[in-house]
Amino acid sequence: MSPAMPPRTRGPKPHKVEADQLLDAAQVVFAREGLRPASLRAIAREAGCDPALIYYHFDSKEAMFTALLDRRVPPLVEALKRIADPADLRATPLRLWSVMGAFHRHLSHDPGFRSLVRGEIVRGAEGIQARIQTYLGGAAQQVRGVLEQGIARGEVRPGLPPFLATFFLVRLHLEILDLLPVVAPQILGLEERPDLATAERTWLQLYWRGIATDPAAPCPPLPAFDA
Amino acid sequence: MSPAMPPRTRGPKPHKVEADQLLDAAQVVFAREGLRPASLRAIAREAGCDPALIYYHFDSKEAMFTALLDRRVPPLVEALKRIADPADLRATPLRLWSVMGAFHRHLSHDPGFRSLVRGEIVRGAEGIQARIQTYLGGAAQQVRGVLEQGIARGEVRPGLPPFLATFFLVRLHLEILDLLPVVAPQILGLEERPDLATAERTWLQLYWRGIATDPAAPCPPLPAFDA
DNA sequence: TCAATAATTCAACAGTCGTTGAATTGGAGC
DNA sequence: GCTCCAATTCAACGACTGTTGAATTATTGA
Repeated sequence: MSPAMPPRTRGPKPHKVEADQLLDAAQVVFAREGLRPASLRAIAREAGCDPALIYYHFDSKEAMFTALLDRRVPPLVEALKRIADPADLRATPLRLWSVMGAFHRHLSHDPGFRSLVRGEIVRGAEGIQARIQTYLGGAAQQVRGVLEQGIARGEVRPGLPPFLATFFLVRLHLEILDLLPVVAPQILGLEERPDLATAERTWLQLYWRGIATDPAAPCPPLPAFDA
Repeated sequence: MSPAMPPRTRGPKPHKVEADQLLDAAQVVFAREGLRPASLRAIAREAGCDPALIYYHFDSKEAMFTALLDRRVPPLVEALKRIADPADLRATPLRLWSVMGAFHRHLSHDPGFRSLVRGEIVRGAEGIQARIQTYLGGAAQQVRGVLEQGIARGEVRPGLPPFLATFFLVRLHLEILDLLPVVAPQILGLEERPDLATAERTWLQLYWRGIATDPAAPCPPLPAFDA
């Protein structure tokens, strides 16, 4: 008897594994475990292939992460650019609400992914930090543009450093998306999950009162994001 | 010739390595590399001892982390309790400023440590999450108390959910401490480092305008933290 | 002076990691 | 039908991981 030949598993599969599918798997595992703890073997398992296949499509684990950024961030920056167009004459709080909508739409599909990016900003490797900073610097500039136009139009009180205002608006919004769902039921001792949309609205209303030239003027009604 | 006996290195050292020193080292390494990537060998190297010695003082790597929490968080909670005492009749913004001062004092000595804790909240192991939540839940309750007293005294506008207001105040303050120094020069394209104290003041002033019953009434002058 | 103990290190364990080179296979082009 | 190539896997490398048990020593107590 021939010694029970192992099943022939090598060679091309019926359905080719595309680089995009590997990125999908990597995103899931990165988000779940973090960048360094995530193993290529776990990513491969998630994608249903061999770890070595990853090296057919990517140079390294870090290259997967930057490819992930390349896939996610540019559409966000494009959306922000449209909002920051000075031809947009809507009231500033509405434009800021659109900014939040862009972040919500482009970054909220993958829970954990933003936290991952945030962690790499704080203590990531050199190359990764540089890539992130290039991207997010572009995004921040657009938000800052909206705020500066708001000052020029007399709607935002001057004296407030625009870079701080940018940081406040965006960072707390992302913290709402990332941390509030985790923290609310347990740390804050909340019986029912808070509605994310309510939290986002509450934040913009508070923020707008804080930066408006006339804080007594109410914040205009904020539509739903997807509109 | 006797085969060059290795130097006798075993046995007690002239200066005993205390558990506290191991915690100091662990804090440094955890903060630099994160919880899972930090290796016991790296911690031992930082402490100048053998990795095995860690097991003489602690049960495991995770036990080191919870011990770290046990050392840092309770003093913060005590300070917050004093501020939240209803007998404290100072203006609410001043009390909130004291809250920020407590966080600043008790958590800002070790850059990276807060980020570590934050990361473990989001995706840490079960036991660690529970411990963190117990501690930080206590802290959050005190802050919430100050805000609710502010509402009762007519200084804070009602209708704002206190748990959201708590989350906003504390989270953005911690983001200022953690992220702003990293992000400001690079992502926001700032020529000069922003002054942390200025950023903290700016945040409380914006926040107070956002939550005060009378937003036109100016925020009282905020003293330096250490006073 | 001797035994006990506390504090420390050594050496090794079984496991996982990122990565690589070679082997294998199905399908496309000729 | 043959050849080539793209896609895939296998098996292994060396390095590193958390952890443990035994060995060692300085100090303490009797």
